[in-house]
Amino acid sequence: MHGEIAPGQSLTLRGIGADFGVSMTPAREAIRRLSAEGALTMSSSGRVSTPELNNERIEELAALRSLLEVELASRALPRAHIALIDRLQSINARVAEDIARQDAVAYIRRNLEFHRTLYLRAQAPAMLAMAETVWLQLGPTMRALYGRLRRKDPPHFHRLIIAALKAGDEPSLRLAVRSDVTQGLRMLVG
Amino acid sequence: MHGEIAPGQSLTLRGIGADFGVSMTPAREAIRRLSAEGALTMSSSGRVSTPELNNERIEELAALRSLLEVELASRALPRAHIALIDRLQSINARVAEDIARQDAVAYIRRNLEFHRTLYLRAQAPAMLAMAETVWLQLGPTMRALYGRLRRKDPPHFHRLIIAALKAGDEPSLRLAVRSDVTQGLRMLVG
DNA sequence: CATGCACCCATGTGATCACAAAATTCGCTC
DNA sequence: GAGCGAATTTTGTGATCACATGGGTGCATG
Repeated sequence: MHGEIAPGQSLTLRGIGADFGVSMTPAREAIRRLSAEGALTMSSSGRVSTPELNNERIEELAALRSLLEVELASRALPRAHIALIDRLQSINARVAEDIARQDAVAYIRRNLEFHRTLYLRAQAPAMLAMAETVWLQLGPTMRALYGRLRRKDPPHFHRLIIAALKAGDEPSLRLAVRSDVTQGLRMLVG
Repeated sequence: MHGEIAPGQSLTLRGIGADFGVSMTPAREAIRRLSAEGALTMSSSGRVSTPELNNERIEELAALRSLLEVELASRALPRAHIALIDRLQSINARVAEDIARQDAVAYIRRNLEFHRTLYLRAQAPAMLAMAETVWLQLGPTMRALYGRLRRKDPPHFHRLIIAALKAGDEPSLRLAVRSDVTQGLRMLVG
């Protein structure tokens, strides 16, 4: 999910088991679970690797993020009190630090933490789980994107999200979330 | 997914293995996968059972169905030619038969086949997979619903969906799908 | 030097086992 | 007869093994 593994990297049961000091069995179960969520692809022979997404698939997953996360943000809005907004702002500050440090993995993790913190307030666990499944599928690809894109600016749309939350402005919030979610992936496709 | 198992039914690895004539290992992997998709719940001790959904969860899953399936139908619309509509109509006729026979499992299966046939045209595999995940989570509960509800009428909203497809009318299609998806679950909650 | 083939090693699958923990059942006591 | 505790059975977990298969490497041949 955090882009620590590059797209197309192949994984073996015995290798994962050795990495974590366990036998094949727990590694198998973990891989089975991740495959079920679409985070790993299994070849016909049962070999697993992180997916290499084509542009169509990336656009589809971006559309899914947009659908799910706009709804989650919308549901979180009425419950978003000042304490939550403060936390979002502090997370956002750390996002800026990660960008300054050019640490792609930390940036992705913190960015997702920003989103998850907001969506937790939606009180919609199934919906949040689906959003996280999409994140999982995009993880390796996002790393490839943000590793390439060497930007310095702190995330613009995060500020818009926070502003819309403060104002209690649902249409603006929906637009800001959609923009934030789509923006990064749009340039990966382009 | 088809409601063959009642909500809250507990399953054991050895039992499933025996049912399918295999050892625990394949049963374990299947259960792990289904748990990852939310189709089964695991207790802290690792025991698995089909979920018993409360009203909040049902409403959330209905909202997810609405979000995903409206989008899928909308994407399928431009590609929906007459051959597809014919197939939908013939599936719909068999849905009516299943209702007449009071066969809940067959009805659920056929109803989902109707939806899947339409959504396949959307060419959005990740989105369809998420919709099917929601179906999986609702399976046992849907059975409990349709087993209770002893209705005789063929599905009204399916006709509206077909009519909207024929007319190429996207707003009507979106409304019809949302209604069809929400209708059944609304009375389960109520 | 390229290409095809054969061999070998790596890898996933299903089965079985030992073990620990939890649930159920049985019996005892009040 | 009801409640509680101990014993037994059930059940999930992790490990290990045999086996089949697919991939990769290296060698031989044109």
